[in-house]
Formats: sequence, structure tokens, C-alpha cells
Amino acid sequence: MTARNGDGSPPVAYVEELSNHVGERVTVRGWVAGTRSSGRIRFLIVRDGTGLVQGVVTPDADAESFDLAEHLPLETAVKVEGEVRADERAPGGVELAVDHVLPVHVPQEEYPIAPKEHGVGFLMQRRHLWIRGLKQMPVLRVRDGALWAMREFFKERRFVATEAPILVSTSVEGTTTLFTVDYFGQPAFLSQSGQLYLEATCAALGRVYWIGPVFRAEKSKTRRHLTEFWMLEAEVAYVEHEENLRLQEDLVRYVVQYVAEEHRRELEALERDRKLLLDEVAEPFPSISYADAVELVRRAGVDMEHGQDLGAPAEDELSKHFGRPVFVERFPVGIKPFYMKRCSDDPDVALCADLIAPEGYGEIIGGSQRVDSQEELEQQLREAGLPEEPYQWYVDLRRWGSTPHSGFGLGVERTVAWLCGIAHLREAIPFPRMLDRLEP
RNA sequence: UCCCCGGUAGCUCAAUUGGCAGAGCGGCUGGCUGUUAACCAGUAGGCUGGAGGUUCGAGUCCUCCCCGGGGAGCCA
Repeated sequence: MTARNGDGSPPVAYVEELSNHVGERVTVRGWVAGTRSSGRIRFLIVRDGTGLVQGVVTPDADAESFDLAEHLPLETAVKVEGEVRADERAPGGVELAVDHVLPVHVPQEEYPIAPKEHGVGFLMQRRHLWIRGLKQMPVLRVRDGALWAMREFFKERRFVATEAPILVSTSVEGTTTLFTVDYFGQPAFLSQSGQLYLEATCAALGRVYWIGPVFRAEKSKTRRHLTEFWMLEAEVAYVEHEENLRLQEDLVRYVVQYVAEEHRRELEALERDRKLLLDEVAEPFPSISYADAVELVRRAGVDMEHGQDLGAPAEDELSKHFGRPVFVERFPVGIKPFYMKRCSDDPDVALCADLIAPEGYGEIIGGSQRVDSQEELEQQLREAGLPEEPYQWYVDLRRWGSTPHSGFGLGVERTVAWLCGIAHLREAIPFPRMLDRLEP
């Protein structure tokens, strides 16, 4: 192997910017994603995290590099040096005329994930390698873009980014199952939502949001559920229900437009229809009451009773009917958590809304105006059968300077899945946690 | 927790009524100077998820278990 020190190497370039370096000699540092050869001409596909480039190796390169180009196994860590050339035969329009190949690490065993079909179980067991895949990298980049857009949106609106604890002693949604952990001999739980804490923080800072992991110990076994997932939660003092909906709508539109603009390459790699995404958020989001939604889906043949929560078939029907994100408002109080304020014109319904994504991606946001009166909150805690003591601090918020306030939680993975057009949430997060899947 | 489907070569899958264990891809060897999941030739590769049962004979039928996938409920 020819040793080459740093001084002799041309400057490093990332694949995504190679089109700016046509005619220059560069070094690409990455991994071998494929090889092909046709006698005296050899092709080395190199992936560097920003994209893939085809390296072309001919006998013009040094003999050792030419020989290596034929034999480097998949996922060899490698540096390649050469001149960037525009060539329409190359995928991506530019290729590298490689004159030097420097292996950094050559695998001694066959890479388990061939560029062929594999079952989901096989791939999930090798998730730590699967994320190098051609469809997985773009999803994770879109996820980054979506999270960035969320932060940018709130920064522009002068919200304060804050945090909620992960280890908690109380439940937010009384009914939902919690993971228990041992906290120095006393039982504690992994938070299923930061909301209660954000209500406290928003009384300190006015407008707040956080993005963090939450945990649900439900034995859900579907494409729309993870046991550990990320939530964007926002909470705003002095904001009431209608303004809350506008905030959610503006956020979702901002994120979609940002990703559609900044991640064209990724959406293309995922064969995701950008125009469809943009069309879905072009118009104001429609809104329908729970009662009308039940009517609508029942007429469409979905079997459900008034008073039941919207199941997957009902959500799919709404999604199909509107073809855009749609707010479902005013749910019966019986199927919503204790902290929601009730409608002044109908105490049987909560001042809340779920946002159902189009194309069957389900509920991506749940939000509501929160109870602001101490008496009503204590009453609703009792009705929910929850103990008063652990919620005392939460009741305190209504004791001193209580204001109308509203907020919502957005499911990051569901949003990413919708943006990418992928069927299962497990691909919308690097290392999904699901029923029966704690590894890798 | 409930319902449905599956487990055969490294991977994806065949195997007729219960009758010799097979293909494609990947690997390896060789050929080809523009390949695009290249192509051509050759080659290695198996305790058919596990335990028990029926049978002259089980990948195939029965019972139990394990593992994986899909869905429901619940939710984001």
C-alpha cells in the first residue's frame, strides 16, 4: 500500500458540493457503496454521508489503486483522490476520475446487507448498518431538516426553547401506561409528555416550546407507534383555542415548505412527490367538529359510535375525504385528558383539536386550551380519578396569576414519515424502540 | 392483550397428493475500457426455527414452544 501523507493529498470535498469543483483535483473520504468493472475500466461508488459519487478507475491510475478498485469489498472505508469531471453517464452528473485509492479500513467479512432485497426483520436487527442504506440516509436528513425548521419557526416567533424532565413521579395522561424505573428505591416513571411542565414554564417565560423524547409503555404493534418517540410541545400564555390552531397550522406549513425547498435531493431519492406535499398545505387547513366527523365517517361505512375516540379507520377516512391536514375539534370530555378546558357553550366537549395528516399518516398533533380555574381543575382531577397530592404543584399554577393558555404536542416521527412518504415510523428515527425491539 | 400470515443456502424465495433439497441474487475464480441492481463462464455454500408425535417414508400432516411480520385497541 502506498503511504501518502496529508500534504500530498488534494483538498477534501464532500460529494454534495462536487459540482462546484469540476476540473479540480479533490479527495473524497467515505465508504465503498458498490463496485462494477468492465475489464480495464472500473467503477467505485463512494458514499460520504452527503451523497454518492461514481469514481472511475482506469490504468491511468497507479497500478496498486487500479488493482484495489477491483477488490475492495462493500463498506470499505476509503479515501479517493482524483479530478472531478462532468459526465452525463454518471449518476448525479459528476464523477471522479480517480488516480489514487487509499483504503482506511478493509472489512475482512462480507457485509451482511447486500444491495438487494431484504426482509424488515433482518434489516431491523442490523439497524446500525441499515441506516447507511440509500433510502435510510435521506430520511434521517429530512428528519434533521424538519427539526431545524421547527426550531427556526419558534425562534422567529420569539418563543423560548426550554426543557421538561424525563424522570417524573406523575402521569400526564391518566390512562396511558408508563414505564417504571427505580429511583433510589422509590418508583418513578419515564415521562409520556412534558406538557404539565411546559404550562409552568410558559407562566414564567410567556411562549415556550421543547423537543424531546417521550415514552409510552403501550403494547402497540402497528406502523404508527413507537414506545420511545420525539415530541415537539409548545405552550403559550394568554392564547386561546382559535389562536392555538393558527399557530399549529403555521408551524406545519412552515415545516413542510422548508423541507420541500431545502431537501429536494432527499425527497427525490425517496421518490416523494414534492408538489403533492406543497399542495396539501397550500390552502388553509379545514376544520370539523368531532360530532360532524363521526357523522362523516359513519356515512362512509366506518363502524364507530359517538363517544368513541377516532380509530385508525376513522382517521384514514377523514384523511381521504379532505386530502389535506384537517383539525378535528371539540371531542367529548370523556375521551380526553383532565387538563383540557371545556367549551363554554357545551360542558360535555373539550376545547381541543387533533390535527389529522393527509395520506393516512394519522394524528400528528393533539392540542387544547387548558383549564385555568383552580376549582375546575380540581373537579376534573377528581372526575379522572387522579390523586390530588402529586398534582399539587400543577394546581398551584391556577392559584397565582392563572391566565388562559393553550398548547399542543406534535409527533416528530409521524411528521417525518408523512414528509418522506414512508409507511412505517420505525424508519423515521435512527434507532426505533418498539414492542419487542430494544436492540440495536 | 387479541386476530391474521410466516420461519428452507449469507439474502429473497420455489419444492405437485407425504416420495432424491432447488433457483435468483450475494461471495469466490476467470473474461470484458463506460458500467448504472452491468453482462458472460465457472465454483463453493443446507441439522428445512426447536421439541415431541403420526408414517415404510415428513420441508410438507398433528401438538406445544421460540422468533419474525402485518393489523386491532390505545395514542403522537
